[in-house]
Amino acid sequence: MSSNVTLKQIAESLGVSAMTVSRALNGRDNVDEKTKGRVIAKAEEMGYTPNYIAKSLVSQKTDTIGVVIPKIAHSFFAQAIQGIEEEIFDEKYQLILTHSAEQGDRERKALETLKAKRVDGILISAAQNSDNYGLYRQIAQSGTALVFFDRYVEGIEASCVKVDDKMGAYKITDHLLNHGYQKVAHLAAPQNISIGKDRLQGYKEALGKHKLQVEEHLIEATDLHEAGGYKAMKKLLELPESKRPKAVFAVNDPVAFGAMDAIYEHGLTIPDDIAITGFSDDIRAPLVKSPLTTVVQPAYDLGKRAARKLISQIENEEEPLENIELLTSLKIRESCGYL
Amino acid sequence: MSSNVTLKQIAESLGVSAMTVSRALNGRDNVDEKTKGRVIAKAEEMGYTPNYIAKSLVSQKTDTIGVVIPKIAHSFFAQAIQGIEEEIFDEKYQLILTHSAEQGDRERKALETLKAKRVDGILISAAQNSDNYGLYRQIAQSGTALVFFDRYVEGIEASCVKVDDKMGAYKITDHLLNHGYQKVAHLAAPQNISIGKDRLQGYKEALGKHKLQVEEHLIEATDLHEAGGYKAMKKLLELPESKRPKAVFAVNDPVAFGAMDAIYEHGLTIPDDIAITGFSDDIRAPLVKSPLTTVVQPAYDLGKRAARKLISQIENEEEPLENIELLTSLKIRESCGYL
DNA sequence: CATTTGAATGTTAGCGATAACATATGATAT
DNA sequence: ATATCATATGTTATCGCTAACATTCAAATG
Repeated sequence: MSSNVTLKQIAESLGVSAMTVSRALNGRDNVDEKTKGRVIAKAEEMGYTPNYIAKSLVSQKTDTIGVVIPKIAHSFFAQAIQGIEEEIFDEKYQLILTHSAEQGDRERKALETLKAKRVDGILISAAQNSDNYGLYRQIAQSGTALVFFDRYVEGIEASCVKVDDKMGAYKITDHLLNHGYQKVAHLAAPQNISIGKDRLQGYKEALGKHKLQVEEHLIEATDLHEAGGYKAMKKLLELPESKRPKAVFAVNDPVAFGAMDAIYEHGLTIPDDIAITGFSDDIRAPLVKSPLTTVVQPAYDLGKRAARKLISQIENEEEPLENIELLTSLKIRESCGYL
Repeated sequence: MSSNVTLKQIAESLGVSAMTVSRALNGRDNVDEKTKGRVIAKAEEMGYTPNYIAKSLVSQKTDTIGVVIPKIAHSFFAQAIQGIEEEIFDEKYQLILTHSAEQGDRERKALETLKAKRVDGILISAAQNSDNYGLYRQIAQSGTALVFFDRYVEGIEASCVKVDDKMGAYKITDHLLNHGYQKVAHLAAPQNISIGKDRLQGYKEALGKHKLQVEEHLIEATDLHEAGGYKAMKKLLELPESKRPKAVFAVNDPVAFGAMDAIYEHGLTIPDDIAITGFSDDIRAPLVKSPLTTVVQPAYDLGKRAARKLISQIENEEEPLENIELLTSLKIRESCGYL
């Protein structure tokens, strides 16, 4: 490694003390204008770049936030990350991005590294099968700012920025029911993450509004990705004709896409044989064979909002904990059937 | 902020020196097994997390790499980032993600911060209108490992990992010409980034193979995104009927999608009135109205490969500079017309 | 039994920067 | 002319950790 230039080297070559150089470069008072000029010129000439590592050790601040994402290549998360990055960039923060691949142990390692790197705050969307509740709590209590984002975990003293999942699920299920479908199934995400629970709850409440019973065989468990949706839908299609749903509310768009594949493979059409809806407005939603009716989740804004909340929490001890819910809206396309 | 536990605190509460604690926790030789046990237990009990900032200051290594991406939410880059993350995770590196938004000045700021944070290496895909050649050179020479990825810049002593852009462009243009189209246009990216230049070159060589003249009015400049493609295609459509191309090779898929919109808006059909092809196999390519024939770019693998090269360069002084080209393949769908 | 040996531990210094305090110098006041 | 003060600069210690050298003490050696 070529040695980087240090304050001390600049100081020596100028015959002043390191402290003077530090003051000059940081624009402090009490430095002679002439000296300041000489220092800045010399620093430029020597190609000086301040060492943030050393700075951080003194200031106990790294101007860095850690982000833990279950799946980077998911269009929702990619957009959210971009929102986060743009928000913090203006505030002079940097982003350490980690990826849990929906796995609890990878998430744990990521969190531990972020702690070790002394990030000022952490933004996390919990992995689907996370069991790191103790760790979340420890971080929240240790003074590292922590904000949940999209998926939260109950009982942790941390803010959360998400959309109104329950209401979104309620609205889209209600929309299906308004079409007159009696048997509406739900492809449900794991119940230990908030979107799994909240969207199921919204689904149930919509059934309630229409005076329909919740039928357990119409609720099929899935993960949050295409393959899971495909498998879950397969199961529903194995039901006897009489019990088979005429409409399906999938917990998110990727799951809906997987389910669509299963439906086509079964020789059925969408929406005529089976209607389907998703959640998130994935970039592919308008493009699939039967364009997907879905709940629009403002991913980019969600990222920005979460980042802003995290920074407020870092910079202001008194910042209150709060749950921020952005509103969703329905995007009616064709997959839900025509009214 | 709650103070984090330090080595010294553990040492004091155990009545040993900080050095002994350090040795015990880092599994060095020359520590009594009993002492080691006590230290580890105590560290656990006190909730110790090593301070990587301090460690880095001593070791002159941060185990962190910086990544500079023009547009995170672009599906190609999102996949590549995921590949990068997965590759470096196993090697105990972390990723600082920055976003240039295709802007030279944001890119410059990002690079300077990464330098200041003393990342061990940088992976960059140059912004479309970057003019930071001097800075690239300075970084490459300063001893920070630097690897270009997807888009490179000539004349910098740095490795590059990309696909065989020229060959990919050649193959897909050739494919169009084999359909019998005489007038094939190209929506070309800026010539200061490699993909702009190389893909244009591949296009020209394919024309040459078919003994066709390069006609400047059939080469329309665009940026790399949907809106640019739309605008560029609009211009081509304004050409008199006799000069208008019957087929278009767009520099990448987003540009192709924009161009498709312009074509439909003009009341024409794809591929019957105008055939079109892209480059990158975006997640939307198979889904659009006339599924897009394109060049498959293995984004995830590209990310992994680039990350691996960067780490080799960080860990091995002798690692040679090289340009690594991954191979592309054609994905024939419908937008190129039927053979 | 004095001495060598080496394992276990301690001490000091330094990574690069800055906070806090100390000092020097010239200007101003009395 | 001497005291006072503000400005510019220097010195020291510290952030948390580790490399390099120093010390201790018990077991092994002759």
